[in-house]
Amino acid sequence: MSKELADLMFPNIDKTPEYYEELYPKRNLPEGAMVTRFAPSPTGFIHIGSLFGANLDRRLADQSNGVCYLRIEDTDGKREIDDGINVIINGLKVFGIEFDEGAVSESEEKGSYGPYIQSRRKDIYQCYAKSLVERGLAYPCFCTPEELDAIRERQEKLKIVPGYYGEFATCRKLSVSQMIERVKNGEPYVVRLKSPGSMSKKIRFKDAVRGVIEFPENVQDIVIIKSDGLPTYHFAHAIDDHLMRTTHVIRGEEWVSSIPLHVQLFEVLGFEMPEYIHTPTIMKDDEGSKRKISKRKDPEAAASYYKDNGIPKEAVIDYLMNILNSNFENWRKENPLAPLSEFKVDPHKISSSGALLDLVKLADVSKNTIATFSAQRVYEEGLAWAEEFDTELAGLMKRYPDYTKGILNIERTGTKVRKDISKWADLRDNLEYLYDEVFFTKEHEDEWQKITEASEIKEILKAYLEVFDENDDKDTWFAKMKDVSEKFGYAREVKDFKKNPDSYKGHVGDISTVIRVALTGRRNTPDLYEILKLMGRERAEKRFARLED
RNA sequence: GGCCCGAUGGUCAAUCGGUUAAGACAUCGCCCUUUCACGGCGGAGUGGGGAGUUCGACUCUCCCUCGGGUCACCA
Repeated sequence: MSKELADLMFPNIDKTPEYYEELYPKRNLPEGAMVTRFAPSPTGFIHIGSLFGANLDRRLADQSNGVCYLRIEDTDGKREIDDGINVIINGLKVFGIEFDEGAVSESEEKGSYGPYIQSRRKDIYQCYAKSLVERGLAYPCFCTPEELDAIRERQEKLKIVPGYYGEFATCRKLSVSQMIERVKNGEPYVVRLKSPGSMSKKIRFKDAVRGVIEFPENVQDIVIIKSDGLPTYHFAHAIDDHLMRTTHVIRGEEWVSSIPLHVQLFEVLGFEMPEYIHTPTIMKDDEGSKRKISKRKDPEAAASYYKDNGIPKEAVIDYLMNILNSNFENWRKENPLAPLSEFKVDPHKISSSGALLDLVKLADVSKNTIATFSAQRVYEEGLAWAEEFDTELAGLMKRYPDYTKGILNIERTGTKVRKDISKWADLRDNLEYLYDEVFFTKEHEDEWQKITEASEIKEILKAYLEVFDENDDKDTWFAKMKDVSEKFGYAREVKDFKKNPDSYKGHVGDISTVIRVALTGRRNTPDLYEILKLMGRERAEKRFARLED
């Protein structure tokens, strides 16, 4: 009887589960190798939490000489967007994450455990569903959405657990011949699992992050195949992760509540369960309270936000690693230049409560990351960012490549590296005043400090120009600056001034500030000697001249 | 509401029954310094509440409280 029903429901399915078991044999990998997967829905953008998970997938596979593949979970046509697969692949590539197997574009894939796009695996899911129906472990359900709503309402009124189970599972109670008849009549249906669970029994489950968790068994006759013939997440998860021979399922903690169901599915299907690593949700501080970071409200929920703001991918990943394993931070401090692969991720060290995304901390991580880059690299990556988000700046950088790199190289070498760039967007403020095109067109208020008298400023500049030689070494340069200071009644040394503040008008710093502001229009700049040298005498004269009326 | 998870400074967190309760970011002060940044030193700031267990509890147990997740033909 059941066989007849199964054939009727799935007339085109001629394969058996055994066929697929043989088609996708156990992977031949070294002991301990982890097979992980990133399994997103192509809904249009990459969430920071997805990036967090994908990074973990990649790291774990790498450090165990395993495999990390990409599976596309497109079983819900309603939420899908065009080109969703490419958005995912390219979005992750930006952060340096690529896959060994799986979808590589909308039309191609690689690897021998495919198809890796769920909508193309319909026959596989149906084959297993058919087998379940045959064995009396699944059945067609003809309830309409309205009927289901009515059941739920009744349950809510009775204050009992909602869902399709027990006495509420009306179609479960249909006789096989009744089912056959209704299928024959062409009534639409879904396929439900005939749950063998009992509410009074408990299951124990081990998660790498949370340890052992106890749940009551699943009793819900959940839908495994929807009316469009595609599987639900739960069914696809069991079948795909089994057939693709996943060893470690890494997914967000929102899935832990469906563990009883998944345990049951694996059992009914006769599959061995993989290990699970349920990762914490990344949270957002919302006026003092914690909430899940939301793609609607929070721009920083999108992974692309970080790239668009000019935060290097290494910094984003490093920050995520900090959240992942808190010992990463110390490791990174000791190994600022080491590749990520040298850090061993420990799944047990993952925190089980969701961390607040801290953009300020990210900026600090990023600042340190950029401090390890050469001027050439800062130039290249900064330019690449500017080409997309600040074309005026990009134009300037390209017009004066050597000048720009020279500036970027100031205080970039040696042990005390300048850390004033935390994102490429900072480059605008760091560079623009050094280009004459901007300097002479943009209004800027000269923030003179101690010396504000125009005539004195002019005198100082004039005197300075008389002794300035762009070929001087730093000591000579500074000595000359001190000479000028002395000439105008300012102490050569700050210390002298501090000792006897009444004997001087000020100190050498006041003089250098005049030169700095006259030259750049601002008080905070990198080392003045280096800047002056790069700018050269001609440019300095031109800039000083603007103060003449 | 049921089920599950969690709770250490503003944030990320270490400790795994005995500690002056690490460290990082942020913040404040000082020092270094021709400005800024860097760097150095220091300060302030933490175990949600209540019962137990124990010679001893941040650590173990229970209750409360609070936070989070989940209860779809979405993943």
